[in-house]
Amino acid sequence: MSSVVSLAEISRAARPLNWLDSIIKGDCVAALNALPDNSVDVVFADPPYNLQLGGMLHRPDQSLVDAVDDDWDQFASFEAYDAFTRAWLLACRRVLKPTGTLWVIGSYHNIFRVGAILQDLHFWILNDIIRRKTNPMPNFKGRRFQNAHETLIWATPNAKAKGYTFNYEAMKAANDDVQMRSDWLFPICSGNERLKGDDGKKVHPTQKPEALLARILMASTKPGDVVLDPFFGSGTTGAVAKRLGRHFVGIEREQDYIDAAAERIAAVEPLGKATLSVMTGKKAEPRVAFNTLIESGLIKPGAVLTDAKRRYSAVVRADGTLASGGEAGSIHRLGAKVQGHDACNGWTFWHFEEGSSLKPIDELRSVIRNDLAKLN
Amino acid sequence: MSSVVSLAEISRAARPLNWLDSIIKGDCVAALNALPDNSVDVVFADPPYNLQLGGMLHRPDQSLVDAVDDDWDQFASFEAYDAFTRAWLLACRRVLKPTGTLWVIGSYHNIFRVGAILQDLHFWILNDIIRRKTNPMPNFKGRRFQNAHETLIWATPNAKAKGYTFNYEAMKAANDDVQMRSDWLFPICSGNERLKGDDGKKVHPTQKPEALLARILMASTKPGDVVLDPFFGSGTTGAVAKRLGRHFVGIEREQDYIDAAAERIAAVEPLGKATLSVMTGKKAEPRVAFNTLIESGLIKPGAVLTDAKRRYSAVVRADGTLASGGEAGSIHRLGAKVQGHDACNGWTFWHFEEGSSLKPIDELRSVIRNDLAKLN
DNA sequence: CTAAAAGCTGAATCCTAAG
DNA sequence: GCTTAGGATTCAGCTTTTA
Repeated sequence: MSSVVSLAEISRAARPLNWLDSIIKGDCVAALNALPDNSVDVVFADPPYNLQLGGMLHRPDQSLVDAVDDDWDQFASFEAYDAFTRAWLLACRRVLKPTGTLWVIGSYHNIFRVGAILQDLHFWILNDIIRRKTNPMPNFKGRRFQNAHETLIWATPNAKAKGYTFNYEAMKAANDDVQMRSDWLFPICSGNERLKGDDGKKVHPTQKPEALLARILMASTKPGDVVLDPFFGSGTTGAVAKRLGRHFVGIEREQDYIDAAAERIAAVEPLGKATLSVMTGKKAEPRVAFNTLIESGLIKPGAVLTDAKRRYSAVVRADGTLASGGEAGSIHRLGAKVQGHDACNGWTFWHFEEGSSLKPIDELRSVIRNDLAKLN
Repeated sequence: MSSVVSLAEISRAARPLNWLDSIIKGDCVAALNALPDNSVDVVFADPPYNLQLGGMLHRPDQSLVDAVDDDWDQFASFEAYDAFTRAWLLACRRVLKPTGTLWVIGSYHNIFRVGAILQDLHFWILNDIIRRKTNPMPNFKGRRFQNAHETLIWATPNAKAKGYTFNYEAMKAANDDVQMRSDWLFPICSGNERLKGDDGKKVHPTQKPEALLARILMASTKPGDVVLDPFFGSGTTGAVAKRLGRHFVGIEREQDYIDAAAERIAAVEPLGKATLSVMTGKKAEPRVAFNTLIESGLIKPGAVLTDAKRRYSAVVRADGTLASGGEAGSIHRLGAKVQGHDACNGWTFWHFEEGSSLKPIDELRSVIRNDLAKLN
């Protein structure tokens, strides 16, 4: 898995070719044009934001902010940025299946232009999603509100496209049995997750957190689907797709990013089939979940939970449900089921191992709640 | 306070006219064109969202959702909506002071178009703000994420406008002493706050919560400022402006909305002056020169100052400069120089000995400022 | 050794009055 | 218009150093 393919190779080869699970080196639009029609289930795009930064910015302690001033984020004008945006969006639509959807992420610098062009091209917006950051960079000069979020747009290729994938039940179960909202909260990508070179410096200036991609793919794809990222960067989309049993295609111009992404993806261990099964609706086993803990890394998919006396055990799945003895469901339903009860508070029933002792998962929820409380 | 003025009256009258704290009946652009240049401190605009709703929507219990399908929300095309948007934005810019700012609120149906046009017209975006709703309407069909937010854009009339009002200190203090973020959480407008007619039905379909307007006005205006709302509706902007000691101007076409707004605003009791005073930071303090400390005898020529960790030291000279190792300059320049920085706040960097402890010379400046305050 | 303190950093359109 | 200089300004999370 995860080979690197040159644009020339794709163009030469008879289609279909082995471009799945590979990184295509080259210009985004040219590479897209080399791919077959209707071949991709979801596009996730993290295009340049066109930040238009002025001079240097210092923190109050006089240290210099390491700004995003790379060449790839420079555009001569809004017109140039708009033309670029139209080109890659049109190229993406051709390779998208009629039932596919497209995600774009951006900030106020570019997202309004992207959104308006999406509408002009007759894409159909399903949602705008707010990626709230728990730990954004402050506004050092006190002249604006702290810019604490980014915006995602989720759209179908046209207004009449109805067959797109949205794992509504799984999202709802993963959100304590209420439907998933349009405002999502994640930490920025830092710590061990952040790729660093031999010099200790970040490999890519804008690496996205895996938790964000995990929610996007769990919401809008099924296992085996093909996910295309036309601005692959350090390969977060590929890493999460592989882990979640989805195919990926990445397009990237810079060899340094390609090298880092290929190595990163090669190290990813895919999750097992049982962990990946996605809830399909009311016909599926009644389930609930708790995936903020999963997305935050407090509990990992595949982890085993037990009750306080270790009479029962269950495995955590990636969509935020539990599985045990052929049964699956939310923490509440499965807790009830294994005990033969009608109801159960999964938060206090299920425990995790810490050292040699067992603790209720409710303690982990408190951790999250404390974080949330700080934001309100 | 709060009279209703016809467009004809304004046009006939010699300016300046008593259009403050009144509702102007008429078309938004025509009414704006009747107002003088550079006369408004803040515009708050809640334009039609151009919702493009298809058929009727029913809840799972088959009850009908009361959608926004009013005539004023219907546009023939994106082009028509864009032309309308350009027209009112340009008209607003003319009446805005150079130091003024503009707020617009919208949803994914229209905000991307509004934002892109703002940029095309060379407005300069300061922030996009997310209004998170604690109690948004669910997605009844389970085909999308619950649309739980709206987006505001805050902008200056052009990129070079620097003198706008942002009550940073007040916002920070109101937010548990950490700077205010771009994601705001409010309940939707309901209960007693929601205006209802004699028939018990809501007066306006998109009435905004007063808490939202209060935060906007507390952040970006001073008492006595003029706030213009070109889509006045049920008059939330006017009610909050009056309560907070700001002037308002509302523009509205529909007589029913005007009547409801006028009655509502008349019932508002303004807060007292003491309640309205805005918290300010050091930026607003009178300037005190370092020389003043020497002249007043608080610091004597020849005294030795150090940084908080005694890593650097300097001698006070009679002319109000510091000297250290052959270098000399203002407290700021020399502080920067000894640290190898471009800039430095000498008031907080340099310390003097008091007993056995070190104190920043900023404390001596406070002494002077307190004396000055007694003279006023 | 642990605990506390200090240091570092993140998609940033980040000052303003006086001369 | 310009330049110059006074001096105001940061949150959370992780890592490294010091006590």
